[in-house]
Amino acid sequence: MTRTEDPRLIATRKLALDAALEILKEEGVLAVTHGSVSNATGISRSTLYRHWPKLETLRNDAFLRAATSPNFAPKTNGPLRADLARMMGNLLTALSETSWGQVVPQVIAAAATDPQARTVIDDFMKDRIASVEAVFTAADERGELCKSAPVRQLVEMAIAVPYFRKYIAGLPLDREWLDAHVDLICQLAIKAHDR
Amino acid sequence: MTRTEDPRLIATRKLALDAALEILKEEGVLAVTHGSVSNATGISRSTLYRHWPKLETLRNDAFLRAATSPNFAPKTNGPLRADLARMMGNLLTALSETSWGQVVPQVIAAAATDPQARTVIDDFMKDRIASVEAVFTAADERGELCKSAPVRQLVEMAIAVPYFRKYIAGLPLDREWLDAHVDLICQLAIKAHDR
DNA sequence: TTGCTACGCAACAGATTGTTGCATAGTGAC
DNA sequence: GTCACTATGCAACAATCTGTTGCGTAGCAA
Repeated sequence: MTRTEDPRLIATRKLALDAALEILKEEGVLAVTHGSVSNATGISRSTLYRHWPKLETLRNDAFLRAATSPNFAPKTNGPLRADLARMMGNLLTALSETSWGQVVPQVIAAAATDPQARTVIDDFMKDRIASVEAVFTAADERGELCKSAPVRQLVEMAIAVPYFRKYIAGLPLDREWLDAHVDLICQLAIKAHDR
Repeated sequence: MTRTEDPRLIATRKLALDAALEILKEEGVLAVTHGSVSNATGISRSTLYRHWPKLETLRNDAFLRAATSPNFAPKTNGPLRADLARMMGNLLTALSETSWGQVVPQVIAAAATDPQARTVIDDFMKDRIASVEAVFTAADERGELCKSAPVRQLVEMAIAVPYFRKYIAGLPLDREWLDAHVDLICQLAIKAHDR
């Protein structure tokens, strides 16, 4: 119960986690250890053990740092097609360029056995799903959607396929694929039930 | 260039890989080592090093063992809805029960850095996608599909969402979700373009 | 200045990794 | 059965990694 946070604590913590995230991206989870972070930062190994007595906690903190970095503002001005295209474009950018994109498979694997990692990715995805869902509800308020459009399913499809292509099927995420994808989703949202 | 394969080689190899796969499922990739496999099997560590001088090769062989186990026969008798429901049911079963389902996240993570693991999962997914695509083409030959149905996209959607829900979003794969999912895909295949 | 605390350093035991030499025992050919 | 061949187990080894501890130093807040 210290009065204020000691600036040394904060500095060390930040320095260590930045390096840990870098290692996580470059070499994978199993490369993130007290030793490797110590080498990368110059921070003493014993100090790192004092901050993160368990290796698991060090890795999870690195995960959290990655998870909170990409920030998506869901703009919902234009027609559904434009809004969705913009969001999906952002997603593709994130997957291919940001630290999160490179860390995702590591977190997925860790989540299989580590509940804390599972929580990290669950929370992140809830946010992501909510963002896309907001685009649809905004479109609905503008009267663009058909009454019985299965919004929730469409949102999941919109997000699931790019993740699937990149991480699971090893397929490319190029622009022409993206256009077709967005087209199909929009088509569904607008005309799905007029049978 | 031995005349025949020494049965001792085969036996050791099988014993080791069975154990390696078990460890892979239970404890993750990083737990698969010459030491752990030796402990689990009683095979000498030095013998394991002779078979797999690099740890990477041992792990990849374990992956391959997992990848080839679940086998899906794409039956394409009935109407599209029934065929697809059967296939997706099989997929859900595989994801929740078989060794492959438990190994998938491990392979995904490894594939990020290891090209051989990437190949393993790519090949497996190509097969899986082809199986589902066969269901659609069969339906097409029966005249069930609309002319401009985006078959390839539908196939990817059908498969992507369950993987996404299980591994990435941490959402359940229950039966009522499956029904809704299959319904939507079928609806699209049959009526997608009549605008 | 005065406590307090974070840090670096060094040393340590223990476990793990990768390698090697040698003895044993299973294998296939004759 | 005898024979050469080879896969295996065993033991020992250096090298590395992991986790812990005690002590001295230096930065921090009052």
